[in-house]
Amino acid sequence: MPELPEVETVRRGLSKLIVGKTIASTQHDTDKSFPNADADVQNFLISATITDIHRRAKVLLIELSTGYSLMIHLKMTGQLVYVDADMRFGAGHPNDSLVNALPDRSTRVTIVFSDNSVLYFNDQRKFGWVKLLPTIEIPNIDFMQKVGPEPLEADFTPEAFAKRFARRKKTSIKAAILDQSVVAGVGNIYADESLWGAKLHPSRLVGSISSADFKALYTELRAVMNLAIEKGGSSNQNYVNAEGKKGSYMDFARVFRRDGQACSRCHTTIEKLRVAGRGTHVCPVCQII
DNA sequence: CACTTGACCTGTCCGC
DNA sequence: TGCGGACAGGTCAAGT
Repeated sequence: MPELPEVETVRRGLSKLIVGKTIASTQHDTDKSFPNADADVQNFLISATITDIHRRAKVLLIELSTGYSLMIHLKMTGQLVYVDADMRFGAGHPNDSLVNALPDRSTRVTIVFSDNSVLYFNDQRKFGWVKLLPTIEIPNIDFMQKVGPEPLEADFTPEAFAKRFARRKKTSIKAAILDQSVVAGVGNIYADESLWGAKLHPSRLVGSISSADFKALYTELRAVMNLAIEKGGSSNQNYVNAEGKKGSYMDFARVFRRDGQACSRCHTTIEKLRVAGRGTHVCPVCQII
């Protein structure tokens, strides 16, 4: 599921809900969901207090008072849902079927706080994971060394953006913008949305793109991601925020999952194709190869 | 190196 | 109604 705007939405939600709480106990289903959950859990997770929550690319970092952090990747279908003690043991929320149903068969990791509230990590497809790592080592791990710049950072310029693509001249712009080492946090939805905004065909070769077009793509990518954060992300199926609620960006999407509908710019029917191995939505007239 | 493809999983939807 | 296949927000490890 989650791309940068969804993970950022979860981060903001969790910051309000769990910072300051103390972990009382945890459970997990398989080591795949919570690898290296060995003695470190007893020593650095149980009784730890949550001090802060960060995001880098599509990864969440829950910082603990013990000098360790929980590093979490939601991949395609991961969710982090907080349930307070009243919801668990009281009447529940009448209009909230997801939260009332937790834990369910997709629950992989359960973190119980000392006030009896809970954070559930659910993941239907089991691609996601939670890892417990020393906070100081996180900047040195492979992923953090390779991942590209945050596209919404204030000091990220269109020129810096264009330069990131220098290594990927012979591939499609869609493959390149999905590459996390080029730019952080872009996934299938916001790739298609920003390429439509910039009037670039997803199959267009990187080497053929002008600096003016890179600037347009930069502007569109930032606009689309900022709008998506404002709308709480995109929920096609699985994605929910930290309170189990869906995001509404899909109401504003211009091409993603709008194949068969009219392009809002030129009224041509939007098509779906396969680019870089991913389902790809495109206006065949506006977006020039 | 850069690039492409298949694998990892479960669930749902679509056509026969 | 059942069944097979394609597909789903993302990375990885292989292969060329």
